[in-house]
Amino acid sequence: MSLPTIRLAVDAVVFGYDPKEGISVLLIQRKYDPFKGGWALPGGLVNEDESLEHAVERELEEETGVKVDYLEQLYTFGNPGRDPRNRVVAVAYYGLVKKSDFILYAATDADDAKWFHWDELPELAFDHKDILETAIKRLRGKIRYEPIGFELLDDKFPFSDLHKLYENVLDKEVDRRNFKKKFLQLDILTELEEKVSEGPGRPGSLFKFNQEKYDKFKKEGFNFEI
Amino acid sequence: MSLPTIRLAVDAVVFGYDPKEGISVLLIQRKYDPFKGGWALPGGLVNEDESLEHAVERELEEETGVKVDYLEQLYTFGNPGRDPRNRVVAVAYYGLVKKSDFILYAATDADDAKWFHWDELPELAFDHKDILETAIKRLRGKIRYEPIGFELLDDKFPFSDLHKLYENVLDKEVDRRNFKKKFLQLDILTELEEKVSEGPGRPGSLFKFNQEKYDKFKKEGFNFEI
DNA sequence: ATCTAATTGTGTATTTACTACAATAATAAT
DNA sequence: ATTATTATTGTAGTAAATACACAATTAGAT
Repeated sequence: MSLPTIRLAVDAVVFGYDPKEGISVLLIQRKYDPFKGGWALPGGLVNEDESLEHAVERELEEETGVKVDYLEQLYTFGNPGRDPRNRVVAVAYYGLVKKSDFILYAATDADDAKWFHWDELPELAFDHKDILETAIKRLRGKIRYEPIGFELLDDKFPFSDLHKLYENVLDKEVDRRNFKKKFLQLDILTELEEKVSEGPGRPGSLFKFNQEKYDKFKKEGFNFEI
Repeated sequence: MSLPTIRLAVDAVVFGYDPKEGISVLLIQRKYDPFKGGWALPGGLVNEDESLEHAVERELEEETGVKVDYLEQLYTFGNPGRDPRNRVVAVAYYGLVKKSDFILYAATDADDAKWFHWDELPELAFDHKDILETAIKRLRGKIRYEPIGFELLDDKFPFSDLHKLYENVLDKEVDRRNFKKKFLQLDILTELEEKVSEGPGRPGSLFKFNQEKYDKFKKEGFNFEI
């Protein structure tokens, strides 16, 4: 019996957030065939001695210059035929970053690296559209019962930013007052003395995310649902 | 650049249910080294032209004789060193079956195939303990907001069986009356005229799972939480 | 036949969460 | 200063989740 020659790759769906523009996705323009010139998720083959997480982080930095601080395995896409050349099975990850933390640059397999608003995506190579849709669904599901999202906000932020983030991700209106009640009940935010006014309107206090209390909750299991 | 020689495998965590004994897990005894004679999850290498799902179903039937009707991808385990011989990345799946539907037999790589109560598991080969724990967590999480579990019950069942199943999986007491209210509100069960008495006590009606309504809910998204 | 233990069916308080609305306060623009 | 905009606070009605009580029905023991 000959050894199967299946290649193993990783792909990354990186969501970036900006309070003004909403959610974006990081894509690269392919330098080589197949799909030369087409847009695709950053990613590439896994090296023999590296972990999957390492492979994602490496490819991501090589191709785009982005280092993610939150990274989670999404799903493994393995249909024969998803790559026209060979059998390639891809383990997809998704990550969250503050968009403003990075200046993108393209290198190695990528001709360009760009943020696309998640409502205005170009055609994607391979089955990357499926991967992206899976990631969006997962993010939407996850944010409802686990307070992700602090990775997407500044260290100190007005409550309205958090609220907008949720409305952006969930793509629907969320009652501001009840949302705040629920979130403050969770007790993982620290309200600061400082205030900011963003444009007109009464300025709100800044909040800080309390990592300590968050870790405690994570151990004991969250009881939280938006 | 030489091609990485990473091998791709699938592993299956199959949960079986029996109202009297609770939840069991299907394990095989390994016929060959490494871990010869040790217990492990059924699984094996993926063929070049088959889908991952096909590979799981094939290996499962080859090694144990079990055909699963519910199968879902769990997680991909890819740490270098998880297999002492080579780099093997394993895509793990988990499935649910009615235990009484099968007579186990062991073949190919397996010397034996057996159900183990999930509280009394033997030592497992490779990182299969991690895989199993991940699967248990996932099952516990999933059953709380999606009415899985009908795969584990007979076609017609007294309500108490469903209740016991939940208490078994969640490993805690669940108020019988409130549980029933919540489940009946969901409106995916049909109450039959027939009654059964299991030992002493007032006999209860039998219920049937309503696949049609279930599918409708699945499309529109469940709003259900135990 | 009678009693006991086990189990199901039905119902009702009580508490908690959700939602909506109104009143008030702080700031920016004019 | 006046007005518009947005944030905060409070209140209250409604809905939902939870806890708990009790009657009804059966098998098996005596």
